[in-house]
Amino acid sequence: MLTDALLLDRTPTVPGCAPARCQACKARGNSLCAAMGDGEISALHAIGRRRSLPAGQVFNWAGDQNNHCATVVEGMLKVTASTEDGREQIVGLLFPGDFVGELFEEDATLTVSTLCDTDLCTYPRAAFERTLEDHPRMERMLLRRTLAALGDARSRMLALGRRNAKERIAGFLLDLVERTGQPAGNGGVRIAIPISRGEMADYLGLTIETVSRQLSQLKASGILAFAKGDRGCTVLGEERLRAILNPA
Amino acid sequence: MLTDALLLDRTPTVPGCAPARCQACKARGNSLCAAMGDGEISALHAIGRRRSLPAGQVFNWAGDQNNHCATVVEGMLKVTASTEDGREQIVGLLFPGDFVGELFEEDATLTVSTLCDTDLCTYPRAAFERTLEDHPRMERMLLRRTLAALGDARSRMLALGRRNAKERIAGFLLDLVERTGQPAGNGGVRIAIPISRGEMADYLGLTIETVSRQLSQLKASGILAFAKGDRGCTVLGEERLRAILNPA
DNA sequence: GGGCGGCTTTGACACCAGTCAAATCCCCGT
DNA sequence: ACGGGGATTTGACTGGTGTCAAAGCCGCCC
Repeated sequence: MLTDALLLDRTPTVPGCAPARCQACKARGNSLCAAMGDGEISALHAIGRRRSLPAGQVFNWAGDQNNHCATVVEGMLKVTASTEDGREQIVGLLFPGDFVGELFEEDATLTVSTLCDTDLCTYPRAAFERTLEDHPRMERMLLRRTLAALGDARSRMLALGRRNAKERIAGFLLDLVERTGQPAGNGGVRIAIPISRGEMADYLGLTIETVSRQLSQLKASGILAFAKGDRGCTVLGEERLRAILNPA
Repeated sequence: MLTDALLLDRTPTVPGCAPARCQACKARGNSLCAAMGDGEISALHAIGRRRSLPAGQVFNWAGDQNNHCATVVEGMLKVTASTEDGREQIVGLLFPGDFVGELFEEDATLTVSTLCDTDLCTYPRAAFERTLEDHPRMERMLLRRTLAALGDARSRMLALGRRNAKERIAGFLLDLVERTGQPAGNGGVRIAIPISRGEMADYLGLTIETVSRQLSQLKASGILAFAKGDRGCTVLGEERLRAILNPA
């Protein structure tokens, strides 16, 4: 298992000097690697292997052996939980720098798949866990990320359990504004909606139709304007969205 | 902040020998302390302070300064997220051995309160975080717990987003069977429902009335039998509950 | 350019769970 | 035993969201 990783993509490393692949990595600044010195990072590099996946590909199926984890270098993934009869809930979205995988579990309980063409730096899980033991700073970084993910999951539990459809949509759009919003000319904010209606529905615990209807209503009330031809839109009423999310 | 803890409850400690309070602690076996040797544990003991809270008391309010964390020694707590207009969602339940608190956050975003009389071993958050840095084994233990909590949160997101009322109730009862179930004479399993109908509703993202109606239906169909006088009940149809949770 | 197919929108309707209200149960103190 | 009060149960009704169905839109390939 480890051999694969060692045989492939072995950049010669000089102690104290980051491997070239890592130096050039777009995700290094905000991934687990960020906290590691050049010397430390070569330990990760030694077990890591680059992998590119096209859009819509599964990285790991729920129920399969949980042999790999990864860092997102570029692109996006979704983490999905499912009922036995096939209903789906997206329980997490992953962006560049995020860690991918369920550590310390023999079998995966969640399905991870790409939302667009995605580059990963993958590690055999067992080797990654061993590396973690030798690098407390990395472990600390992972702890912080895991705590952040837990906080996120909890705020989403509030949304799924207690907010209605319009509030969930408003909250999602405001999250996008925070993550990717760019000022647009007319005082609005330009955002890219990176997922399909169906994925929004799976993320928000709604149906496609409800998502579509709510977005249409926001458009009709002048809060949103949709761009032609892409998945972008402009938020014209950020404050009104906040008022929807937090009704009096 | 730290002074308080040091002044109070200072059991003399011999290096390499667990403090008496910790030796006798009911939670030691399955708390963060479990992985620590007697020598290490005195570091936690030095900053820890026992605290007893009656049922229904708030340990920490969302929005308040986040100055303390703790380990549950005995009893139960709930972790609650709220919308601005007062809707509530229980995002976690805490049992003996569990860790309490949001690390690395200046202000609390969640309210933690007791479900029954509860004993805690509390630590000033800053001191706890410093101790964590010096004790990688403890940090590793906390990482594992946090990952487990995240997995739990994600399976609850699936329930809140995609399961109907009956399925959520069935899942909750099966969780109780797994946690506290004792074989009952007639082939059933005896469980204690440790929370009120209102708290079940807040946990499951339902209303009190819906919870009550669903339980009544389960009783009517012979799957559940309620005990008189306490919150206990007997699960007579565990398999039928599983069938409800996972419909074909 | 035409047509196919997937994604999205819109409409009509059903139903599950929420709301409001009242009755019942039960714990507890007097 | 009696009475008060909170928790729980039950009933009647409403409404939001899901379901089913059809139409529209758009990219893409032939």
